[in-house]
Amino acid sequence: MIEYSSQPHYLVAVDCIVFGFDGAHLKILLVKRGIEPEINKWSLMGGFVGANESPDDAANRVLKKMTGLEGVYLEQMQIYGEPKRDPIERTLSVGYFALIDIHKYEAQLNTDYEAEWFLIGERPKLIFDHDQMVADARKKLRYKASLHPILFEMLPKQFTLPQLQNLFEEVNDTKMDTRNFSRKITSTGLLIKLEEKDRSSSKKGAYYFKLDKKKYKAKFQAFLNLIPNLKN
Amino acid sequence: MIEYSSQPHYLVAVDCIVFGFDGAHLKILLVKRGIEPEINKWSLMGGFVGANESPDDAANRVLKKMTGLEGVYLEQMQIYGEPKRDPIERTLSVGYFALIDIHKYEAQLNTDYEAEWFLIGERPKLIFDHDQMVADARKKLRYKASLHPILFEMLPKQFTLPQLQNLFEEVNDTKMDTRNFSRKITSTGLLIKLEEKDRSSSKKGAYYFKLDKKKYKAKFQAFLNLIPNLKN
DNA sequence: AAATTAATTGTCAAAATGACATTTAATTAT
DNA sequence: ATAATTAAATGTCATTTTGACAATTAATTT
Repeated sequence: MIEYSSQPHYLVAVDCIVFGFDGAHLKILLVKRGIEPEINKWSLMGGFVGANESPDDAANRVLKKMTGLEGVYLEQMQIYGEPKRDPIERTLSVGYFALIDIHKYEAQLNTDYEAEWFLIGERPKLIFDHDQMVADARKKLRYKASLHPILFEMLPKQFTLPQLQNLFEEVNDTKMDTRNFSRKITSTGLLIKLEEKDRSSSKKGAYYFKLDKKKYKAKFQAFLNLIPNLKN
Repeated sequence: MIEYSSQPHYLVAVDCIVFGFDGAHLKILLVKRGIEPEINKWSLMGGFVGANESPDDAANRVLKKMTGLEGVYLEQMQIYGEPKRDPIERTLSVGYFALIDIHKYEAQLNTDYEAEWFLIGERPKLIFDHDQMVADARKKLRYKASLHPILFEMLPKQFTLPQLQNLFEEVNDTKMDTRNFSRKITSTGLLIKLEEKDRSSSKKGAYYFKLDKKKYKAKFQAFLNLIPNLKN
């Protein structure tokens, strides 16, 4: 008969893949690891699950501690539990991906941790199985973003259509037709056009939009067809 | 400074929500729990993650042990980690849902465990947070099945269109138009029509179909639009 | 031979999609 | 002042997909 007492116990951790968008490119936030082993190597933001918190609590705590941000969009991805994944001692890690507005982060930067944004394609090699986690997170981000409007979580309050399209293109590693993208995204009813223009990126300037938060909440679970089915 | 040695250690378990389909209704496979606490209450199939196995390994082992089946469709759902979810000792559980062909199971039934199929709507109350897990699994099953052809995993080698439609309707808790369903499912190219008919459920008889496994693999990741967008 | 039962199949109008290029609004250069 | 430049914004059309809708077929039972 199986009993609790005879069963092995393990460390349980969380690791967060933090995505951001600078208006042109998708970025990922990494930290220099503060403990042995692999101290001072680049790693995901992570920490152990404490005695009185759930893994979700732990992920939120870690994010708050390292970025200063609360209420961040956070989604549980999967558990990483290969017996040998941590060389010191068996540790299972719950992977999360987080989407944050890069500007909010800069405003609240916590300098106790050596954190740095990297272009997604130019990130350093990470410790343990963190590279696999990043690959999985990108896949899951792409999957989810093709059905639900989560990418707005990475945008500032005001954004332009070209920025939004850039974001979609970065996440999906593809190019889209401007006219079709504009039509589709407009037809969701999620956008409110503002009077002001962003003149920083062109002579003509691009109109700012903001998110209609009521419709965002209402339509979040409905499957939106945001990515075109490319032929060829 | 955080160190491994000072961190708490926990039990880690897996729990499997096993779905099946009897040709008319969606069912769930439950077992009578063999250990304290809550011994002899109905529960999900589960077990602790052993020292030399990953959670995925553990889930497969548990399923093999309790149903005799290998190679079952198994998908990691999420981790359940509220500090107090197990009253004896802190235990985190990785939830999986499994889709099995109910006929294969009956052929290999392992009678060492008191396992029983329940209609999804007539299942007994379960221990701990297992009712929540079932609710989450149903939601995830519905989500995934609306995009990918996973429901075929619950069907025998030969099945009829009316059976297939029943399955979709059960999972999505809805009714569909026969003509539109037939058109959509046929247009995926996943079905091969057989010559034989199933005469058990009607006078006319319904043609058997089988799954085109090559196309199933090839199209699995492509988003199929299998559930209609109901108006009203 | 008629009634019954469930399976199978077709049409049509509306909506969504994908492919495609020109015009517009502003600044910068001549 | 005018022309050149740059990126933003916008429209059309043919094709495909969708959703709503009911009659016919193949067999058994009465």
